[in-house]
Amino acid sequence: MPKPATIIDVAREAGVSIKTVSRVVNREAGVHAETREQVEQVMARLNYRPKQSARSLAGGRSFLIGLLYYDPSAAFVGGVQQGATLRCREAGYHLVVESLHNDAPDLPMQVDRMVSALRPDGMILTPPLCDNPQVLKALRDSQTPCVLISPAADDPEHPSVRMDDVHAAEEITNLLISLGHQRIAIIKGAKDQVASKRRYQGYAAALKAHGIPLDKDLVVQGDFTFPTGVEAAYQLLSRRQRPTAVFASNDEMALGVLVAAQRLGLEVPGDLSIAGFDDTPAAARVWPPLTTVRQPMDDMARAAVDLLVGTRASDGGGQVVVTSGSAQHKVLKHELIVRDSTAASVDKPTRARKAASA
Amino acid sequence: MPKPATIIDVAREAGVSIKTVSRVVNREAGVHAETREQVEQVMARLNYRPKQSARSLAGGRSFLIGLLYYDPSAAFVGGVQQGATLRCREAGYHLVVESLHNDAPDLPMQVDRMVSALRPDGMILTPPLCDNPQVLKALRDSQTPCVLISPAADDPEHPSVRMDDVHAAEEITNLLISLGHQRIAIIKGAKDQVASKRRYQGYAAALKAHGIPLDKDLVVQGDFTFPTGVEAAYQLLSRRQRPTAVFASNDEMALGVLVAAQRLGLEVPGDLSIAGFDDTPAAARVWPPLTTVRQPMDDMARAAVDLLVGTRASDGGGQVVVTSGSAQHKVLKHELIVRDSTAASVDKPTRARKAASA
DNA sequence: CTGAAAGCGCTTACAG
DNA sequence: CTGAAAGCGCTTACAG
Repeated sequence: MPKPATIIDVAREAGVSIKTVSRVVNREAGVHAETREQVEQVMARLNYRPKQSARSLAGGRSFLIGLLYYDPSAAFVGGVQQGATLRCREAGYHLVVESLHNDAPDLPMQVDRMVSALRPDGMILTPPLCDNPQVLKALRDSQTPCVLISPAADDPEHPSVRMDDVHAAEEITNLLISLGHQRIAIIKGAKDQVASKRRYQGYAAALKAHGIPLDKDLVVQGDFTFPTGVEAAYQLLSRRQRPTAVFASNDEMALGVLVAAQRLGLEVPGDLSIAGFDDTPAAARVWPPLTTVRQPMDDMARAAVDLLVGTRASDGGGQVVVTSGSAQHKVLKHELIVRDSTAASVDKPTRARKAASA
Repeated sequence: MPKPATIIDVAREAGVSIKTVSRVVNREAGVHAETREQVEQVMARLNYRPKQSARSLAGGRSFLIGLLYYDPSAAFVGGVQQGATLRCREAGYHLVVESLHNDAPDLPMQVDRMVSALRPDGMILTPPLCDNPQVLKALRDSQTPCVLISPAADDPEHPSVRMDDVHAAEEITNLLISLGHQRIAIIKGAKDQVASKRRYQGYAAALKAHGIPLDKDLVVQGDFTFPTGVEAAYQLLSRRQRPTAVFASNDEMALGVLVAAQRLGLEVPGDLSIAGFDDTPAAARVWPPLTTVRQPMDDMARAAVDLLVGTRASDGGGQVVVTSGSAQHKVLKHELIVRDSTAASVDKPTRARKAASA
């Protein structure tokens, strides 16, 4: 097992200085085409791979991007990570992940340790960490560039990438209305998350646009978890004037509604239409599969990496760029996924059941 | 923004040589208690953080552990990553993740690029990558230590961590038998994965131990995906002699069985008991929630990190260590999760429905 | 277009 | 128990 080739070996073999090899490696302009080719051949022959730690120490760049997340089971983390890791590879970077407790007492220190040790070239923050002042401060102190994914508000200091929650919620409510529903309930998300507010806004806007009065009895508070979805559904479905459709602010809660409806002997979508938000894997694996909104998490993550490494994205994704303060804010397109949990409203729902066939 | 303190700053302030500071940082023995304390105080005051790239370049250790995975949505990847990232932090390491296509033509090169650039101190491989000869070869060529999570077979060369699939499948089948079921079907997992074979073995062993003949009509091939679960269920449930229970080799397929049963108008668990394997998040979010087996993915990942960084695990987890060849093989305990998708067998299932109450 | 020198911030042998 | 020297493998200014 010979030792891996170094830049010196390549330079010697190619008959040039190490500086020239360095220029070829970094694709810098100003190298004779012949020289470049010559060097590249030697690099290939020697199987030369520049060593990150040396590049990092000398050049001040680590070629590392950090991804900070809180709840690993959160639906969007997987998508974000997938998009980020693939884009990093394309750009010659690597993704370092760190699972953090949003309310750990030593959160700032944990962030500082990672940043000071690794000196990543950039950080990607997911909710709720991207809205945590302590985390943001620790990152600012270390002067690490970061991009926020779906932050509560557009921060003038940090670039961000998000989708349009208001619009998406409006679309999904419009869908329900177009199916003839008038009594459409909503289960709101966690109070402290802005996504909850935005989705409620979209719901309210859609009702208003169609002249449907907003009935407070049809608005129930949840917190984005499955159990609150179940509980909220029991509340809603026990009213004398039952809603004919429920828009849950995320899939987790929508699954809870589905379970509650089934336990109460209601047929979905015959007796009740259900819509969610997120398009989690489970949403397509229940019966009936859920109508929901797909957040383009992977595209958002790719855009975040691009913002960090300064690559020009291949666009074409219909991105809207909002500028607030000095930082860039990208808004990516979502997608309405219409499946079988929503159907036309029936005024007097029959309790009859039809055994569906394959 | 002053530049971060270096080892030289600390040495100067503390009135010692940088070598002594280095010794304190690395917790090496042979430093006067007073000297150590003195240095530690200065480090704290200057907020000193050793720079990884410098340590790595000089010392030949990167303090990086790589995690290679294929399908990001696979239930176990999340658990593995969570356990690995937490244990890494405790040990002063960081986790670099890489999503790879198991059948990408340039797989070996992708692995080589990562390893040559980062020189991670170790790699954790998850199925099916841990059984991919090309990946293993690339890693061997680079002399990177690696630990396999749930590999197909105990490799004499690489240490591994896994659970006892045979035993777990046997337990879950025993549970079904103890509930009075005699016609218990199994949906097998993907043909090329050893977990499929092992779970089938456990199923067969349990039947045999109870003198129940193995009925070939009750054995259906699946491939661990949701659609094959649905399809297999339709096959099984359309037989004139329907099974009263189905053991799906993973939750994904069990969810498929549940959907199929519901579409056929069967009540679960009244008409049919269903058991899965994995304890995915969705398993607890459907109605009825699935009886399944929890794989201790996070513990397995922690054990893998320990194997790599040479830390002594706090044991107590009832680990069994098997030695084959020169490498260590750990077998961790699983857990049977009994929920509502399984119930006592009823000979003549009634088609009557009772609307369950809260 | 190309190169010689210095230096990034640590750790590894060696000494004492 | 402690330290002075060399060196890890690159990149950054500077020259030419």
